[in-house]
Amino acid sequence: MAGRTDTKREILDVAEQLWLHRGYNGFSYQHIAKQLGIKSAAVHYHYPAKQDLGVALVERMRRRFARWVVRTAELDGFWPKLDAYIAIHQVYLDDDSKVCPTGILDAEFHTISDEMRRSARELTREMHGWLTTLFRDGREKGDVCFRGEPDGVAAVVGATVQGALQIARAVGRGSFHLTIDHLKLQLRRREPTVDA
Amino acid sequence: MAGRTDTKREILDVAEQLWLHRGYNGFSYQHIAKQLGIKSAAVHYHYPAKQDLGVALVERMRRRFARWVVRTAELDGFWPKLDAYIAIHQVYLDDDSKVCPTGILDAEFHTISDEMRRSARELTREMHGWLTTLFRDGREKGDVCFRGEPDGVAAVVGATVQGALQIARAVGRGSFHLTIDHLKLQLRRREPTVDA
DNA sequence: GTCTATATCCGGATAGAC
DNA sequence: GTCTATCCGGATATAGAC
Repeated sequence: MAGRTDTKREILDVAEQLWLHRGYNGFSYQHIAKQLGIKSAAVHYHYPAKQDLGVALVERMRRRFARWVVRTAELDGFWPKLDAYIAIHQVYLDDDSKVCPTGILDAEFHTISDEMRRSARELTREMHGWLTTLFRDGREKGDVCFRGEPDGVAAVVGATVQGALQIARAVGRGSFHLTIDHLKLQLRRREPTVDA
Repeated sequence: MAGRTDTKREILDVAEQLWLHRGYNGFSYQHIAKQLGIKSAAVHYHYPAKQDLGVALVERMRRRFARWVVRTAELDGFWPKLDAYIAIHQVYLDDDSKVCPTGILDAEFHTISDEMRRSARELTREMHGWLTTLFRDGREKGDVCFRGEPDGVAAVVGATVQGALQIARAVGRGSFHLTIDHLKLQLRRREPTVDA
């Protein structure tokens, strides 16, 4: 009805909203069904067990990130790329105060299936790998300044963005922007002048 | 039996372990009762509703942090204090890969009671306030070097530690240490020499 | 303060009709 | 592919005995 041609995909879309908003243990097939105007048994037809749905959610995130990486390759230089990475998260924040996939996966890590955990681990590694390359290239070109190794700063940035997104839920969105602004400030190329 | 003199406190202790390990929506009164060798009805006697228990958990964390602040005041200088802050989180990591209270509260924020949310907000502000003072004083004494405002760097550090703790669940403890090492590296006092 | 017993509800899941 | 009907188990919670 109403032109539904791909229920399976719509289920995934609704589930994703609920997932990033309330967590994996915070939504049920009933929630999904109600939003789509179908019965929960219909959801089970497409995803027999909830963990099937869970794995599908994470796997789709991985594919989406992989496509994003390809698109983002066309951006020129360190800062536009870092901004693009941050923008992904900014969208979550603005979309009803959601958190990023890894943020929710990590928090509920000990309650999800092995397969979801494996996917979560892969997604985390893929994101960290991208950031590492970003910092390695950025340093080579002199666009960014940092001490230590690229994978170390990449870990800092990844953790900061994930953490900032969550903390903004408790204390407000301003907190996210404050955090991101200062994160970028610490990474700015060092000017020849001495700072305070 | 076995010398239990304060069941209410023991309940809180067990609940805290479960909470930081599996999340608020990831444990039940049955789990608590089984671990203590009592029935879930007995747990309800001490904490009638689960949200009473939830609020008690967060409030105790706030009191604990307040006491920690007093104790830590005796530490001398910026770095020992920052290390003490990190050590709190290191303990969570080593204790069966738990996360910090705010990390789990933020992730499940949209599923908890108003009162838990209020407490969570207060705890977050208290921790951020402490970090802000730390950076303000540290800068004045020249122990630490950063651009921007103390509350901004405090936000970065708070978010980084929280995020790093979570990410370590997915990819291993080494990730936490890598992150912390590089976080501290970026904050080191700037030497007169030029760096790469 | 803890127990047994019970009530209620909900989430996950399946069978079989349409 | 979606429905109705149903089952099971678990989680929250209360009443009343001990």
